[in-house]
Amino acid sequence: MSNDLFERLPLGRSLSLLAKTYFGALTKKLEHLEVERYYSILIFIEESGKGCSQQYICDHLKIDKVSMVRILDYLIKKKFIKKVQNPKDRREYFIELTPKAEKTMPEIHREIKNLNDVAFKGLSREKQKEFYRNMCLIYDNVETLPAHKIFVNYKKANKEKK
Amino acid sequence: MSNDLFERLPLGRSLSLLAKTYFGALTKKLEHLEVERYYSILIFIEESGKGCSQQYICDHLKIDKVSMVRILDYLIKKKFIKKVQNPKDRREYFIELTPKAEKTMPEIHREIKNLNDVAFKGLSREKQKEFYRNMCLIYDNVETLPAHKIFVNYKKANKEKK
DNA sequence: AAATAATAGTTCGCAATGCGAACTATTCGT
DNA sequence: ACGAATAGTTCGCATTGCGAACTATTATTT
Repeated sequence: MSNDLFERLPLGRSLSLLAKTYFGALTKKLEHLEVERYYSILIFIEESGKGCSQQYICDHLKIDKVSMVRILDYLIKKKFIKKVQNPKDRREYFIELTPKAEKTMPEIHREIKNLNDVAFKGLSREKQKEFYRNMCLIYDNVETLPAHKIFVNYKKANKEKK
Repeated sequence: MSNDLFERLPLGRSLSLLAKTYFGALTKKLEHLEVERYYSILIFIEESGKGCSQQYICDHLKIDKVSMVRILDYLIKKKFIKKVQNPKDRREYFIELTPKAEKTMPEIHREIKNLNDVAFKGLSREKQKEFYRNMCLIYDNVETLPAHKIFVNYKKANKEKK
């Protein structure tokens, strides 16, 4: 990939190209698992502990709640997660990993680590940290843009005349 | 955004979160234009000169050719591009910007620059360059994974039993 | 206390994307 | 000359995002 192209495109497209390539490789590495996607959601649930509502996942991973329902339905069908109603607020459901998922998580973490080792080859541990810090910085810079409700118009439906 | 979350998720998800946020902000900034997306494709066409076939765009931006047909139909409908059959190989169509698009490109570049200035706030010009170089490095590292045909299984259709 | 707001989650419908597959037109390879 | 390969199109289906309408529950207002 020419460095040039990445700099010429809008940053979002370059990041998206990179994300897509990584995601493709990870999906390939983990295709032997029963669950073939949503690893990031499983990881998020795993690391959030027990008090993790659907809305909480949506907010942090920027996934809309309708998609979340569908994704969780899929993961429930695969018996990787379960919903537990919060007795303190019965509108909420806490999402938890099942023992079956718990048993699979190490394999997921292992393959992610393997892939990251390949991805970051040529970068020192310190440079990797810096890369993450910079992603985070850019994220915060863009997300806190004052007057832009950035998700409202993301992929908005085209309701114009044909 | 806690740096922590970015490091805990698969890299692809972190990059995707960032891309999504950036894309949302850019779309908002440019929503007054007649064309409300595909800026990266317009830029790619612009910078590729005249000899730019559909397949060429697909290869470089990793967009499948079916989607490309739909996208170009949209851009043609908006009178932003035109197709010119290659007389040397009549299977091919060269994609070119129309004068109408040419007139719009400066505005697109301006807003991208404005957004990038915000996004990279806190990073020196040299650090920005380094960030791009690292994206490129990671891309090359992941893309050249020997045995993984990474796009084949990307978002593959779920053909399992319900 | 009753009425109203707000919140968590679900369901429906539509638009956009990715991709497998089948297709046409054209060019390449032997 | 014939079969393989390539550029592009069309069809069909799965996934995602999101607006909208809905239920159930909780919080706030009056």
